[in-house]
Amino acid sequence: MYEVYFRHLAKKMPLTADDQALIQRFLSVKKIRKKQYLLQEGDVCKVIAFVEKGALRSYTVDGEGKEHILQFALEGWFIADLYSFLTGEESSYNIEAIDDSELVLINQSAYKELLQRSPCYQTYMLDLITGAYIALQKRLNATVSLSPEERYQDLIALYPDIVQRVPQHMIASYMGLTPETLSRIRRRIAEN
Amino acid sequence: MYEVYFRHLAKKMPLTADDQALIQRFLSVKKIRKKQYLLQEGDVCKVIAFVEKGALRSYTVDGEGKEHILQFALEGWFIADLYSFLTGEESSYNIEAIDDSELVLINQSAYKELLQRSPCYQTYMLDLITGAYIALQKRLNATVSLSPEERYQDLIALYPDIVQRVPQHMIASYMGLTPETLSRIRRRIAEN
DNA sequence: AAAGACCATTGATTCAGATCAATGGTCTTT
DNA sequence: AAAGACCATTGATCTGAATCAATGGTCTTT
Repeated sequence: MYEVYFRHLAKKMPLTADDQALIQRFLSVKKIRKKQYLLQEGDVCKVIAFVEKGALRSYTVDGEGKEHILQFALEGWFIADLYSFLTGEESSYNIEAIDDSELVLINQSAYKELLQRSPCYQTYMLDLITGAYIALQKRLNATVSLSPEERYQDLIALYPDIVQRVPQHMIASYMGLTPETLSRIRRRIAEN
Repeated sequence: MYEVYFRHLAKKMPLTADDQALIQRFLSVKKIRKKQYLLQEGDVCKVIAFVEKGALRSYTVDGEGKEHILQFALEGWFIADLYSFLTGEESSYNIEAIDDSELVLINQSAYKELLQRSPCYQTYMLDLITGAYIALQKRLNATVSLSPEERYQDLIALYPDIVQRVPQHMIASYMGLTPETLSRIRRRIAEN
């Protein structure tokens, strides 16, 4: 159940069997089916989810009822509303399974305690969140300095599996475009 | 020299005099004048800078030679190209002082060693980067789900000092707008 | 104090992407 | 297998922001 998770963790740092045993006691596993919610707007985000298998997305709904996808999470990624998770405030995000998925979860109290108890886990989280922060900065930078064409090509190059496994209108939303516009961009790319 | 820095750090967690003494040995101080660079595109980012006083910005230059501001850092904030800092690769960002500024710096080797040696510092960094990540997510979300008007109003509400102290065309760039468009938005807001 | 550089504002025009609308295709459900 | 829902694509039109251009104001530099 925890294979992908600990492989991921071990890739970032040396991990003793003791470390692993300690950490594992604070985790739990959850299966979630396509279109089910892990978090709904208005609820408090109770867990950080690591994706063992499957795919999820987080999104918000704006004033006009339109969805805006903020993040995809495939195998080896994590997803949560960290703000809500850490403060206990209501979330304004939704997190939903795109496919049937298997998750490794950690809840708020376990997270706080595990950070205290396991230097190893703390190092891992610092690493993980730093990586997520850097990725987000890159994305923001791409958004302002590249054309939609270029951004789509980058997306294909960087995350080919996302483009394979996620419906096109979701990718459009993720990129801040309408489905029509993304369709036309794809045609333009194909023509050249 | 380190007042703001340690006040900031102590706000996030209990900090003993020993902790502080240890941490301080790994830091250094630098003054930088308006329009000077802390980092230039093509160089490796050698330090994480905490702003004691003054203001800095980071930006990229796109294919057409246009600048895109990614971040402002005022007193109490940090700024760096973390990707370049951590990997040692060349940066594609520029970091420049908007005003004469005083910085608290930590370099790569000091950062890595201090993380090993001071659990306190590690906790602080996890906290700091998590906060930065959450802020960036919020910004990304605002970008896709709010109108430029709303985003500008939010900016005024959230960071009034930025709007006071940073020239308007930089705020426009930060928001992904041209100076002309921001000027018109301000007029529309003033008219209502 | 004068000259030059930079900046915010305003107006006119252009353009990229959104919106509106229709169609055929695929996936789901019964 | 048929019906309905959902999706990608294409076309026509609209709209908000970019671009181009000009002006007066302020800050720098000498």
